Amino acid sequence: MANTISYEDVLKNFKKLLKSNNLKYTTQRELILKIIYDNSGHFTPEDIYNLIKESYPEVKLGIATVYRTLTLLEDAHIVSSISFGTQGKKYEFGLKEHHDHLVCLECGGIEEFYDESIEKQQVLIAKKHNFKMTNHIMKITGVCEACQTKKTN
Amino acid sequence: MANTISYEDVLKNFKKLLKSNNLKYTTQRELILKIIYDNSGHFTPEDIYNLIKESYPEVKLGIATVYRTLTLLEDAHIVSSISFGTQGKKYEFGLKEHHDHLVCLECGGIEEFYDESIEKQQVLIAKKHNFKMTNHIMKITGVCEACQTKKTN
DNA sequence: CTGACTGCAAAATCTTTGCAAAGAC
DNA sequence: GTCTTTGCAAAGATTTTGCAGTCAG
Repeated sequence: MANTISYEDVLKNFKKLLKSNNLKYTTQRELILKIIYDNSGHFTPEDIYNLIKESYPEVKLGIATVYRTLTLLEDAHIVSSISFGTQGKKYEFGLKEHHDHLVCLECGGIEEFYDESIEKQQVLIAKKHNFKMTNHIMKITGVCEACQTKKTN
Repeated sequence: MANTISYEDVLKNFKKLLKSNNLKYTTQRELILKIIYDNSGHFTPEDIYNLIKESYPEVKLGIATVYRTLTLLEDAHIVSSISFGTQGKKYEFGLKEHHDHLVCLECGGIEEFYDESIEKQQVLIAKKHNFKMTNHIMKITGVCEACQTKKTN
């Protein structure tokens, strides 16, 4: 699903956010945001850590900083996460069109989809239960097309 | 949501399952199943451990056995789990009508709901993506009615 | 009896925290 | 300069595993 906002704008907003909260703009924070923006996929904290180590070996970075920054970015709704039971979470860039996920049990891959009628129905359900909805996730698990093909060969 | 199967039948199936897999029928396994069946709610492994310790103090039980048994029961689709990111999973009896969850961020409570049109739509989405669906979850997070009332007081 | 099961404690994961040194403004 | 941020290593939290004794069939 395409990003609906340019990196320049994301960065501008991020800097503004930092400033207004009396936080500093650091190389580590920029790189973590950039990696997530550029690679439009779903990453574990460790993935992000490794990607940065690989692409920017000259930058000092600890895994703790990745966790701290992801929390920061998630609180600001710049990234969002999807959890996998005991096996941790994956993060993706959050400022794109809302969507849900198809998660493949074989390869761990994630596809995205958006369905208008489901979105509408969720609002109705929350209303019916007098529930003040702040978020909702839908995850369909199964086997993706590629892995089905692989198996029959 | 009501259980659609009696405990006798559940137990009978469970024993059959154990036998056919060359597994033993033990007090611990029975109690874990029973606690989940009787208390129609959503429990962490620790909840279950504590409930049994409390109700059956004479039975020896280690937390590891709870985890092992829950895995066994989940593989057999007798219980199902819902995950909470870093904070682990909760388990519920699985052999009842399919349903989804409303999760309260304030009190951690869980309400259940079932919506026909969402179920149908999920099947269509999977088909559209050539995805072989084995399971699907929908979780609406927000604030439940009780907690909203509490706040305004 | 025999092999599966259990509790215990140790290990394994994943994530968070304390702290002294480094860096942003 | 001041105050936040960082990396490191240690601590937490949750779940899994190894093992010797115990128990079901």
